[in-house]
Amino acid sequence: MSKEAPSGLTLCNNAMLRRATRKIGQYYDDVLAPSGLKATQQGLLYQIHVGNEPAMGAIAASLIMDLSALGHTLKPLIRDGYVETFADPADRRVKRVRLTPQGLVKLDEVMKLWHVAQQRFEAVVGKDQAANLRAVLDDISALDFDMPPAASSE
Amino acid sequence: MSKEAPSGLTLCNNAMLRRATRKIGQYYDDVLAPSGLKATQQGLLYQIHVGNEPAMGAIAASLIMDLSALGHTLKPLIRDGYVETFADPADRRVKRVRLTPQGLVKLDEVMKLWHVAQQRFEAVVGKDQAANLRAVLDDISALDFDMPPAASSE
DNA sequence: TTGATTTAGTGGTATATGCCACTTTTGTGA
DNA sequence: TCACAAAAGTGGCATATACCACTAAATCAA
Repeated sequence: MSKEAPSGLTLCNNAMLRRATRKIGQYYDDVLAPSGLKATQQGLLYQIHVGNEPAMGAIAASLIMDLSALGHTLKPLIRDGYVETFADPADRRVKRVRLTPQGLVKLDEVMKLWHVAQQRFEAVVGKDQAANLRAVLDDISALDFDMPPAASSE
Repeated sequence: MSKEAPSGLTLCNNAMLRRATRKIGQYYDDVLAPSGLKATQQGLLYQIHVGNEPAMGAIAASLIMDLSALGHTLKPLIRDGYVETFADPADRRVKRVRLTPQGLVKLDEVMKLWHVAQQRFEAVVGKDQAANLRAVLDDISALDFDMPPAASSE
């Protein structure tokens, strides 16, 4: 090797993933900024919208997100009147989520900005490259890293 | 090409990136758990270690992380005695960072676990696929999404 | 030398996310 | 039916991460 990696950083799958996520997240956030929403919030609103009054657990599962994390993330959106929740009549443990009319309007607004961000991203990265990236990410998101606890003695 | 949204979610580069990061982050965190460190902290310790008493700004830049975010992230590591900072004698604005002896020991410990996580990841994903993923992530991390304020129509 | 500007960090505030303990509902088996 | 286990969320706490306003130090300009 003629060059030494400035840091072994590029060797860690997790670190690279995080770094790229920060980078892209900042970019999408930037573009969505005029809406007052973060990219995470836009994604969440969208997810709720396409779901059929999804239960919290269902949303968390599809986003591979901790249920409690979802609850926390939802709070600002509820506070701002974009989202509301209600107990499933058939099972009171289940809490379902839906957009408010105001939330629908906001989603519409932010999706326009999202399209801009998305298009510009694909213009820079290349449509194929982007599609390929998403496919790979989807793959690894679906993987099972089930493992015997490292040094557990049982 | 305007049809039904597949999973919807799988179309957004940012959302997919985040989702995969949550997934992989949880996996690496799991494996590193016995050390008491999160994967982000392991990465940060490593970064500090391989750098030559790097300045905060240098670390932030190489991790594509906000400087203030780095400062916040560093606090638990300083509190726990793994890392210490000192002003650059040549430029007092600059704060440099280094591992303490205790931090070195801890890094050694956590890196062993990291190797386990990394190897298992590559075993599941495939070495080539993993390397390719990292390369793509490195690429997009280096991109310039310079955006002309939404002026030109599209 | 002095005042304006730039550079490097800090602190506050807010969202993003995870884990754990705990509560409420359901579902189950004796 | 009743005690117990399982399922779905909530709240608290901790870290991750960003932006903004502000401070301190170094630079530049006149």
